[in-house]
Amino acid sequence: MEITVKNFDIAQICESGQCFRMSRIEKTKVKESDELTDVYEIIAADKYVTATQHGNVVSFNCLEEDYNNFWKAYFDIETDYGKIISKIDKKDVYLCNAADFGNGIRILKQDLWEMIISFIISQRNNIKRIRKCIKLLCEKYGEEKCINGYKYYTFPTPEALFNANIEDLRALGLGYRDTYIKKTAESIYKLETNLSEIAEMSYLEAKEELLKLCGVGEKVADCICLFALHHLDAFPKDTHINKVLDEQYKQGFPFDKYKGFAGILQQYIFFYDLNGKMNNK
DNA sequence: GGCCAGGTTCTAC
DNA sequence: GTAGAACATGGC
Repeated sequence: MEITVKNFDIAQICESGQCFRMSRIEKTKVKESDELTDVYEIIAADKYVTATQHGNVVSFNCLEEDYNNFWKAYFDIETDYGKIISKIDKKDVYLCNAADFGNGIRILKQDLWEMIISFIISQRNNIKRIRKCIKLLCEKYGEEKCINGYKYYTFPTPEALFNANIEDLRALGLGYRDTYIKKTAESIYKLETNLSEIAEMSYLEAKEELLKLCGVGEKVADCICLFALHHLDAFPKDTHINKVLDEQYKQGFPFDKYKGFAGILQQYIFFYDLNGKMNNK
């Protein structure tokens, strides 16, 4: 399944820190080209696909039906990110540079439950280890599957993590977050927190509800709202963002100018601060 | 080998 | 409501 799309860069999305089960797995030779092309795998909840990209052409190794029913929305293909970038105040040089640097990033529509657990793990942690923890969690408590010759593990269900014993969780290297995970899995498995209701709520209602979960504070709740529920007003403030707000926006970030899409700008800033080479300060 | 990582909880005012 | 300590672990 092949699509043509602007403002889409699979490598940038992979390195953007919003998804932890997307990775470059191999290089392959495409028929009409001599050069080697990176192949990415994307695992989302219980789904799996591989993809390659040449310029604006992205090839998903799946049926058109799977693309239309799932991956199209997952990658937010129908949103015009170029239009959003064009709304940035041209006088804000830092933000323009950040958006230009990450102009292929998409805000993914990921699974709510998976984002809750993933961002609980993310706190006081580095991205490499976050990925590793989630991988181990899936291998131990998820279901093994195989598609097109690729083996993968689904994300564990709330039930599976509720039933996990704490020593086994600790053995995965989750650190002190293991008890947060177990408590949160319990609350969701027992429907004390109802995810399908949260999915229907407004940003602020959803955030308030997510904050009741153990291990979910302001920042993690905002990440969940942004990366699972696609509430684009969510603006997670982590160490990188706070540093940039301190250095570049001493009078405060102009949220009023960017109502309805500040979360996308947050992601450009985050990615720029994380991976940009020109941030010589 | 010490510092840091996409923070949150717990406790004490 | 807010300040400060405690929290597990590995990557660099």
